[in-house]
Amino acid sequence: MSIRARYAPSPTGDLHLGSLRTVIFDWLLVHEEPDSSLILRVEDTDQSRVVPGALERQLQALAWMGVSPTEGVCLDEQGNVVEIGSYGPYTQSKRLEIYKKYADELVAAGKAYRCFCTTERLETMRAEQQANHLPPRYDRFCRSLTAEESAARAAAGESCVIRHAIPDNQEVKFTDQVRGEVLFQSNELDDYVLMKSDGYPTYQLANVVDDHLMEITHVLRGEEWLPSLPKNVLLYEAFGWTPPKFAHLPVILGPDGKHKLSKRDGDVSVIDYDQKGYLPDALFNMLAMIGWSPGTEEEFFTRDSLAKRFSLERVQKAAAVFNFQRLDYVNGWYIRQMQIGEVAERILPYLVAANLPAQAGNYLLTVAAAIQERLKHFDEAEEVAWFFFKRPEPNETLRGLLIPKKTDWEATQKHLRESMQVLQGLAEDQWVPDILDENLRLHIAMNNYKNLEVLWPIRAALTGVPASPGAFEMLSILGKEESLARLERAVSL
RNA sequence: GGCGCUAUCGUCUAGAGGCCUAGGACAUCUGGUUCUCAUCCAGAAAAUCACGGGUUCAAAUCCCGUUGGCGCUACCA
Repeated sequence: MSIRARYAPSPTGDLHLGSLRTVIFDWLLVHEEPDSSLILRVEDTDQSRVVPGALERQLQALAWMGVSPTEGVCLDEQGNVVEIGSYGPYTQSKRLEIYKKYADELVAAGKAYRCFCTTERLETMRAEQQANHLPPRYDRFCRSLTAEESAARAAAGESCVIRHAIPDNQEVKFTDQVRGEVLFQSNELDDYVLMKSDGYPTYQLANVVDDHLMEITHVLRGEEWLPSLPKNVLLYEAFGWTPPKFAHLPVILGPDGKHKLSKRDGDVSVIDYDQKGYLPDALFNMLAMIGWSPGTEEEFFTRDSLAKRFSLERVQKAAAVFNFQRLDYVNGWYIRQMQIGEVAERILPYLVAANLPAQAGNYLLTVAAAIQERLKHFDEAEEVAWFFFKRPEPNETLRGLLIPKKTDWEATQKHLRESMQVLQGLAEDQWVPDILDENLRLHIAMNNYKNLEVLWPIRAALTGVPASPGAFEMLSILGKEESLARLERAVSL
């Protein structure tokens, strides 16, 4: 079965984690299905909220994640926004005549009507309803206007909207792909607006018209849209169209589990995750496993195997809290699976941005190997690797750090001096972890020392931090000359 | 307030009437490896399956109710 799924963002801001999850589910749904498309349609019917550049940024974020649309509004190879496909235009502001045509059709058929009520009247009406503890709804004042009067007032240029004439006493039953059968009463529904007075359609109209005209088969959206499902279904009915399959996905909650994931919970903009050095595959895996699970005890999957297993029936119904700690764990796992060369490539920009004298080459490769298993995301590179490029500051803090527990500065100095003598005796080609290990351990064993009292000061003198790769590894990476220079600086504090 | 959705360890989840004295993962704690951190390995703690009723020989799983949570309630999407 060929599937036409669509992602329909408004260009009002950056791509959000929650929206990305929806696109990922769309992608998963479509990916293994032959002749299927992931269509991107721009819903810019509220011109006042359009943010210049937001659309490009959203498309870039999708490209970064590897879930770019295959039809509709896309980025070409030069990064320009273009429209691809034969169902266009795919931008709603370019489809205004289409919506007008269908809205007029509905008015002519008596399934929608012009409403001339002013904003002021609407406001006072709502205020009264609320004062009487009634649900705030349009009182259908204009629904009883005759066709002649309605047409005459419109022709005279009076400002109006078009409202959907919701039928009375009708049960609206619909089967949602994740929630099963849902039931609504038409009497609970408002005669909501289809066409605004500025000539733009509302989401409700544009969405239904476009999904139908673009032959969309599956609509995946957040569960916050569930209340508008009966309006949509009734509109499809009014047009005499068959609705697509709908799947209302559980919302993603912030860490407190009290509200939708939002800015105050940390970064929610997808491009922030790129900048912080998260891997697309890691975020993809993380997001795919929120609100859905493959039902096995495996944790990590390739996108293809995820797509093979994916089905809407297994989508969770309840909202889920986004676990940032787990994201770090997942990302760390993906980093550990990478080739050293890729890790080096990824950390370099962060080191350079921190003004460290880092450049591509063998040395960077060695550094990458040393820190790979310590990274959760790449923007930690400076924090865990600066001492490979810069000597620690010779100050009181460093001196304090050099001294292992239960010992003093004199003893530490003595150990450092003895170790330096051992190290001096090694030729540069012996300056590899195994040989360094062998010689220093021999030195420790012969003198009946403890590993800690000898090795800790070396590691600390070399790095200046409490946590780092081990002494032998640091010695071999820094090399004989630099290592001894750092040890000398430390011992003479 | 009204309407809708929802409910298994702190979190993400497995679970489609007996395999469940509820499994896995993250986080937490302990131990091992060890010069620190991280990795890796082993283990612990953690859910009276929201609560109350049914149905059934048998219920986390089916039904009803209650409660909590979330969402929506615009000429926004």
